[in-house]
Amino acid sequence: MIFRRDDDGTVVSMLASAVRRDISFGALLPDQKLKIDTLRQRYGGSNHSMRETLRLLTAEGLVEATAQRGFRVTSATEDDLRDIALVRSEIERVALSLAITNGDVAWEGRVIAAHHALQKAEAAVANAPDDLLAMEWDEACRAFSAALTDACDSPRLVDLQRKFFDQSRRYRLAQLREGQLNFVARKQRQRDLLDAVLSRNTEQALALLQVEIDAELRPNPE
Amino acid sequence: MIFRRDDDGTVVSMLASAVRRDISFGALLPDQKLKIDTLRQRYGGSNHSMRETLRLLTAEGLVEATAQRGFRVTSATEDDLRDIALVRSEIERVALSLAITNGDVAWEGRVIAAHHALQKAEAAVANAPDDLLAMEWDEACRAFSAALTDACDSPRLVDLQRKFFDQSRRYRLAQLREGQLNFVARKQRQRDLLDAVLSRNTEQALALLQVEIDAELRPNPE
DNA sequence: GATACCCATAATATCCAACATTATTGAAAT
DNA sequence: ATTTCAATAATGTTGGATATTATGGGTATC
Repeated sequence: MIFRRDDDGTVVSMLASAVRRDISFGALLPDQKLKIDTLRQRYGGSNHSMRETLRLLTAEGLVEATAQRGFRVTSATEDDLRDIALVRSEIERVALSLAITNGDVAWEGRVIAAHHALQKAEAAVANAPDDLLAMEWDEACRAFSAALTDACDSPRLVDLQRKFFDQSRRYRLAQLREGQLNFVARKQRQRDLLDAVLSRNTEQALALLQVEIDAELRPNPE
Repeated sequence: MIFRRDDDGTVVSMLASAVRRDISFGALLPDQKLKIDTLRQRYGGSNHSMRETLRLLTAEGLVEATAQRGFRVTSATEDDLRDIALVRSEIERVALSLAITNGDVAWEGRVIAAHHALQKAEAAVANAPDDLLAMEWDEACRAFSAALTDACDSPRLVDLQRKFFDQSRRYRLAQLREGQLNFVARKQRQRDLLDAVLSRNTEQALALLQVEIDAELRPNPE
């Protein structure tokens, strides 16, 4: 399994991973009603565990809760997409800027490693986009983005980066499925971004990051 | 009650409000263990309701959860304070910048009204700082800050603004209790900020906002 | 034919009680 | 003093039960 990130062994964590994955991959559609009993038949767990899970995902922004009316998958309109792109862009800009200031050599190493893994994953998924490769590719994207920002020395910024990346997953994977990704252009952009970061050119790095997020999340890219 | 913000009538919402208030006002101290049964005796509710409440507050950053080891009040070190101030500053800068671009006359009215209410509350709490006035003052601070940013047209930025303001509550109220607030300087800063916003001077407004948050959250202000 | 009202049904929110699993504590043995 | 191990406490999880609230459909009224 790829989505093992916060499986700390508890039932709620595992349920959350499963539901999160199914929302990201579109098995659970936007605005779909999430009835507790129905979900229990699918994923297991008690009614309370499932409630707790949905509340957790609500906090992450993947699920919406209305009092007395239960839970539903967060809708995914173009406005939502724009909003997520905006917040992600601002969060990652701040974090990357700080990381370039604070990051040491070990950080550079992590960035290079993540970039390398991402390149491999991109090449693989460009060839044969099956579900397993898509998951690994997505995880490589997340890892690269996280590596860029994790030297910012702000636990709350790191947390926000993760949270909003999770929210953007659905859109990115949908683009992959629909073949809307230009892998050649992506490779160049990632290379440029890496170079700017390693040469500690903050201004250029921020500009490239902005371009990257725009391209990744705008409806009509490249 | 002041903290009625998200009392939608459900038990969990009311529990959350109560615990949130007690954390903000220091009745529950940083790093204090939050045992489910103990909390139930104090606030009522079933074990599940209390668990759900704590999970909710965990998402808000006021409570920390560790698997198999329960919940505790989020610690409040100087590093945390700096981190919260950093994130709040960045979030509100972006939101205010957008609000100044997008805001209409009705927004200006809301900002003026919130500023007016804040002035009253500041004067009252400067005279006689009892707990009730402190709550009203704190709420006026929140309302002013929220009014400044609520025309940014980004639901997620608004949400983040609220969330990080909540996290900064404890520090602000502690400063009030310890008499570390310079109300004369605050009044001037708020006035300047209001003027910059109303005259749509984005650059100056952002600078003043930065000063305001720094002064409010730095350990040794003015 | 459309609207308002009411009831049966379904779903949610909550609670109580119990059990399994995991931490913590404190005493005994080395 | 340190380690080991059992007793205790706390957490995580489950099942079932109940009150409250939404939902859908039918009937009466205009």
